[in-house]
Formats: sequence, C-alpha cells, structure tokens
Amino acid sequence: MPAAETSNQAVAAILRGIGEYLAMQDVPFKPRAYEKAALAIDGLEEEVAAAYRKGGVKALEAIPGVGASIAEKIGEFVTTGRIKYYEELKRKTPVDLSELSRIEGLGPKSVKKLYQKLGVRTIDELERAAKSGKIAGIEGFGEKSEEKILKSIGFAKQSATGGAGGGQRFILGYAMPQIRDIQERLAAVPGAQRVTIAGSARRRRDTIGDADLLAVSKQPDAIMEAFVSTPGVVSVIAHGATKSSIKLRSGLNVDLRVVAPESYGAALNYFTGSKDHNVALRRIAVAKGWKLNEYGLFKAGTGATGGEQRIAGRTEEEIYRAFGMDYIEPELRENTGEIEAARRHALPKLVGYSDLQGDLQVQTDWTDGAESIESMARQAAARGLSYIAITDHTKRLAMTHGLDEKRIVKQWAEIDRVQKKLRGKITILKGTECDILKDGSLDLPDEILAKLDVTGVSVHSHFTLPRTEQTARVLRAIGNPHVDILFHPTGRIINRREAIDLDMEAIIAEARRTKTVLEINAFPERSDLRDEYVRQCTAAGVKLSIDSDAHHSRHYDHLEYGIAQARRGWAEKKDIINTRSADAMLRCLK
DNA sequence: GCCGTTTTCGGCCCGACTGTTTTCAGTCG
Repeated sequence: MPAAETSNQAVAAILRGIGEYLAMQDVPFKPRAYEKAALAIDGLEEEVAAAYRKGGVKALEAIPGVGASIAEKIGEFVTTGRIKYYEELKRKTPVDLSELSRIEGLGPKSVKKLYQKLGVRTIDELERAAKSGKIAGIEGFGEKSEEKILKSIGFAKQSATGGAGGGQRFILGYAMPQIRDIQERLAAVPGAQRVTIAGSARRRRDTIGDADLLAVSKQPDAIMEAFVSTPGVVSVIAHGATKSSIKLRSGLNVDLRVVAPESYGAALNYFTGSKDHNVALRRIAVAKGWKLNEYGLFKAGTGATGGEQRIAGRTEEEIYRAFGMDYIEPELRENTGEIEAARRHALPKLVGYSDLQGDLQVQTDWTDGAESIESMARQAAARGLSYIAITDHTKRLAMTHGLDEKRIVKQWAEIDRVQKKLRGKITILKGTECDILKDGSLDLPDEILAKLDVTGVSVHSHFTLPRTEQTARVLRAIGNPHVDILFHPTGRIINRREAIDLDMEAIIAEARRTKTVLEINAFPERSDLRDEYVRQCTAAGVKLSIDSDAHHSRHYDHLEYGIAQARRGWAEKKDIINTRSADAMLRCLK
C-alpha cells in the first residue's frame, strides 16, 4: 500500500465529494457526471491506480462515465495523493459536506445556506445552531426543519456508537424478515389487493440501504395509516396519499408506494431498479419515441387530440415484451449486460429457489454447532433436503474444539449410527471444514481426507497476509487432490471484516484446472462468494455449491440467500453441484 | 463533464413529498 489510500473506494469518495461541492455551487450537470464516475469506479473489479500506472489516462477513459477531465484528476490523485480542484472547492466552502448531508433532509443547497448564514461547517456546529433556534429564523427553514435536524443528529450519533445505522448498509438476510413482516401486515389491511417487496431487497443484493414496498389497494388511506403505525416505527419521515416513508427502530428506512392496478407493473419495475437498469430502459424508450415512468410505458399522442397512449404498464412482463425483450429476473437488473441478453433472448435460466437437494456445510455440537448430528439431519430432512455433509472444524481452531484425527474417526461411527436410524429419510455424508494453515498445508493428513465424502477447506487465520502470499496459500490448498470445495473463499464478514487479499482470477483459474468447487456461503453476513465472483465462475465453467454453514437448524433458512447470490451471479442449475442428487453430486467431486 | 444505431454539439430520468412558500425549491429515490 502506498502512503496515500488510492483504493477505488477512496477515488470514488473523492469524486463523489467533488460532485457534492459542485451541486452546492448550483453547477448544472457536472455533479451527476462526477457521481456517475464515482459509481462506476466503486463497482470496478480492477484497481484504477493499477490501471493508470499500466495504461495512463487512456486506460481510465475506457471506464464508462470517465472522460478526459476526470481521468486526469484520477491520475493526479494516484501520483500525488491529492486533487487540487477538490481542495480548491473545499477551500471555497469549507464545510464537512459528506457528514452534513447524511442528516435527513439536508442536501447540498441547504448546507450551503446554513454555512453562508450561520457559518455551520460540522455536525456539532449544526447542532449548536439548531439548539439555539437560529435555524428556524433562516428563510426557507422553519420550526419543523429545525426539529427534524435535531432529531436526525440524535439518530446519527446513536448509530455511530453501535446500532445498525451510521451509514452502514443492512444485511439482506437479517432485514428481510422485518420487511416481510410489514408486507404481511399490510396485505391483511382491508382493501389491499397486492403488497410487494421492491427495491434492492427484491433484487436480493447482499446488503440494502433501505426497503421499498409497493401496494395496490382499494383503500389507499387505510393501508398508509397501517403502514405509518407499524410496530417499531421511531419516526414517520413522510406520510402522503401515494407515498409514505418510515424509520424502524433497527434504523432501517422503509418506503411504501400505493399505485393504481394499471400502473402496477411499471411501478414495480421502476421501484425495483436498479437505477442503472431503469435509466438504460428509459433510454431505449426515448430512442423509440416512447416514455417510461412509474405509471406506464407511453407513446406520445398524435393529431389534434394530443394525449398519450399507454403501451404497457399492468405487468412487468408486458413492459419487457413491448421492448422486444425476454422477462428479466430482478436479481439480474444491474445493467451489466442483462438488457442486451434479453434482447438476444440469451438470458441464463437461473437456478431456482427450490432447486437445492443438499447442503454441503453443516456444523454440529462436535465442534461449535448447537445441535447433534441427528438433530441437524432430521431438521434438514424436514426442510426437504435429501442429503447433508457434516463438516465440523478441525483441530487448528482450538476454540471450537476442532476435530483431530482420532475424534473425526469417532465421529464417523456416530454418523454411521445416525445414518442407519434415518435411512430413507436423508443421506448423511462424512465431511470436514478443514483449516488451511498459514503455508497452505492442511490441518488433517491426506489419509483422513481420502476417506471423506466431502472435503471442504477454509481460511480462519492469518487474514492479513499480503496478496501474493495469501493467494499462494489458497492455491496450494485447492491443489491438494483430496480437496473438493473451497468454503467461504474470500472470508469477508459484511460490516465487520474485509475479505482476505486474494487474486481471485488466479483462484478461479486454478479451481477450473483442478476441478475444485467454490462455495457460495449463504450465511447472511458472509454471502461469500459474492455475486461478481459467482459470475466469473459461471463464465469460466467453475462449479459452485450453495451451503448454509448452519450452526443451528434454523440456519438452514439462510440457504435462500445463497441461492439469491447465485442468481445475481447468473448461475444456472447446472452450475450448482448440490442441485443434483447425492450420487450425481459426489461424481462432480475430485 | 460525459456521450453518440439520428448527434463531436446539445442534450442530460422524472415525479412525490415536505416545509415553507402564496407558487416553489430542495430532497429523495
């Protein structure tokens, strides 16, 4: 790492900052250009610093949304660690814009006004100004704005010291039950005809910033009323006839829109996003002389009567059909090629939510799991699975009382005993989650691994090794002829631990060469592999497994989120080995 | 500032809600 942080995230943050300052100065169009460039760089696989060193500004200009001017600024940042233009802007209006605009209802324009009139530069100064009643006196502000600002400051402080907010995103698997609760409550309100989850939750991003619900109702007032009085609401941000917005105690913001039945498909499409997907669709509409908004797809009226003619809008299918496209599953709507594929009728047939037959990573009370082998097996069977692999930790993980050679052999006897009891109900495979040691060797000897049905390996130590060393370590492990699956390959834990520094391209290439399966770990805060790597695997023909990593039988419910990530990575049923029967799955292993 | 199966110039997604305003600007998604 160089002295200055030049990660893509750092570059994106600074570009976003420039955009915000420009917005504050009321500069037209440029803010969105910077914001767009920031977004593109945020989602980039390759490091821009490396791209610049290799290919100069030309390489940067290849990034969509980055032109000559921004490329040059990125170059400046990579070489000098700063961008003069940005510092100039900051000097002109020395406010902590990113911090202040986190306050609900405060945007660049308000921040500017507060600075000019009251000299407010930081959250603390904002709080002082609000408490002394100075803000209410400013033109455009009033009592309510002041109150709202104070309330929002309180929340920002609270979530900075714990809690789930504070700019962090919410983990899908934990937010989803809350959203579904609200959905169910609203569906039971008299007059409600449809209540649907939209937004990034419907696209199944591993994390979400907020939640969106969409409803069709004969009595919109009643459903809105029920919505704003949802249990656990700490504030009602908006309460209108067609749109309301609440904040839950967990910090999660939830929006509800009520729409007419003839607009339901258009609204669902619009509020499902992603923004990029929508913009792309809308561009296509404009090119055809149409207009797409949340009310429908329209053709401009002709002749003296004028008016617009509705082409589609009642269902999403109808809209995509009008564009000459196949229906695009929500998980694919990120504008990463799905629109072109839909036009060519070449979309993947995604793995389905009920396609899994087995689970290849299950922990028990032999190590850090909560339940016995028998209990985990029975519960898996009750959920419709036809096989599981028992994969307890190995001795290196002493705190989990990991298995050594002797205990794992004893465990086999217990598995045989339970298997006899549950024959016909479920198949219990003998497996391991064997630790990859620092040098890439494994925590159990090959003689033991050779006798297992499923050998999974994973990194649980030395998370901060430099990239070359870390990559070499994992490559050595999956090069072992007994190793079937690399569990939670990148080791990230969302909001808590960064991924280990791996050359994923090399890992995927080696997995392909050695026929090693990579896992999509379904545990919500892991979600590992993440979608973009899943897509690289499916493109490379590397097989995947979707496992719960269950430490308790209720964790089997997480499998849904693993499937979701697989779908976001364009995976088909054939790409996932545990969509097969136990025998067929075992034939996919080394 | 970026971008181009109508364009290298002239466009840039669009509507709801709020608070403050007596007709609208700012924010948000």
